[in-house]
Amino acid sequence: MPDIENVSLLRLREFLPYRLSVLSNTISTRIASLYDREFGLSIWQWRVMAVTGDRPGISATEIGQLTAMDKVAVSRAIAAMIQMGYLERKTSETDGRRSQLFLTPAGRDVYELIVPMALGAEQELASSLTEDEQKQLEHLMGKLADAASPDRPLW
Amino acid sequence: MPDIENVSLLRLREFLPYRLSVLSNTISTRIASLYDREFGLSIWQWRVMAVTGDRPGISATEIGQLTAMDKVAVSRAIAAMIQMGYLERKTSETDGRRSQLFLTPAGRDVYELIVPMALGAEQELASSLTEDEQKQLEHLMGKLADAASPDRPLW
DNA sequence: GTCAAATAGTTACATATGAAACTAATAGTT
DNA sequence: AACTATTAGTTTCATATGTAACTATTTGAC
Repeated sequence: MPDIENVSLLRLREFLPYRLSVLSNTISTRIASLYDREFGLSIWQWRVMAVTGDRPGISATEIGQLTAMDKVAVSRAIAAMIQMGYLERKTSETDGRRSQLFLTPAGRDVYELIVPMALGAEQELASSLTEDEQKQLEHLMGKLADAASPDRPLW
Repeated sequence: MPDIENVSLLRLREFLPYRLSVLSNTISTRIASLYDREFGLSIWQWRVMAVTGDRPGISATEIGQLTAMDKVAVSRAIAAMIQMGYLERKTSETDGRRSQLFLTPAGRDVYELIVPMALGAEQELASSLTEDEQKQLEHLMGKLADAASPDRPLW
């Protein structure tokens, strides 16, 4: 009794999770090379800089929540950036476990340069889409994020 | 002369490359846990299986091209899957450098199980979108992929 | 106040990953 | 045929990353 001939219905290159992953990696890698080349920052360090510039005094845990990084990655990025002279850490007066993070003047300088650069890159990317398409994308990503959210029933 | 107050224009959480990355990672991690839990396959191994099942006799280099993996990752995934008894390698008769890869019967068995599972997961994901939205997504990803393609002028 | 449990963050260890060097085979040039 | 350049794939090494264990501090129950 021969097996039914397997006609593959799965073409990896059309597989949504795969395509999303390739797309996202392409974009991330491209942008990361900017930060790295110009300022020697990794993508994680850039994320830490982005939120710390926006919220001086933020704690490591909060950075993790805002950037979707785990606490080890946050801790390492912070350590490196203190080394580089871009970040400063104080211990919270009301809670000795908590650290409060601030950009140093040098860090602030980089921040002021990097933000327009990041926005420019995003612009460049987004401008390949029409206004309408940008709104669509917004909407679709929201729906997919919901559907994939970890607190939904298992697939 | 005080600095101009910096009103941050960058909200990381609204930053497109960041959002794409988080979304893609969420989905990948979720799916990877399926393959891993059920069959002990990593995401790379699953990709190798997907294309080898579809094109028996494929070479490592071709796998790399079809899966957007670099040759080291392909080599390692293949080695592991041969170990596991899922893959078989022959040396091409016409080119001694080239290997030809085939799923073993055991590998084929897993393939037959994993493909419907993968398609199911994608279904689940895609079904959070309407038909129309799915087409939009298709279209938007294509445009973004073009815009981010590495052989375009640097940002 | 004392002690167990929770929280913030770091360190240690084991594994994953990428770049570059390497091996083996083929192709192309003379 | 001999020699160089190219290609397929593997190995090595240095770095990145995640999990779990750990330290320090605070919170809450008693």
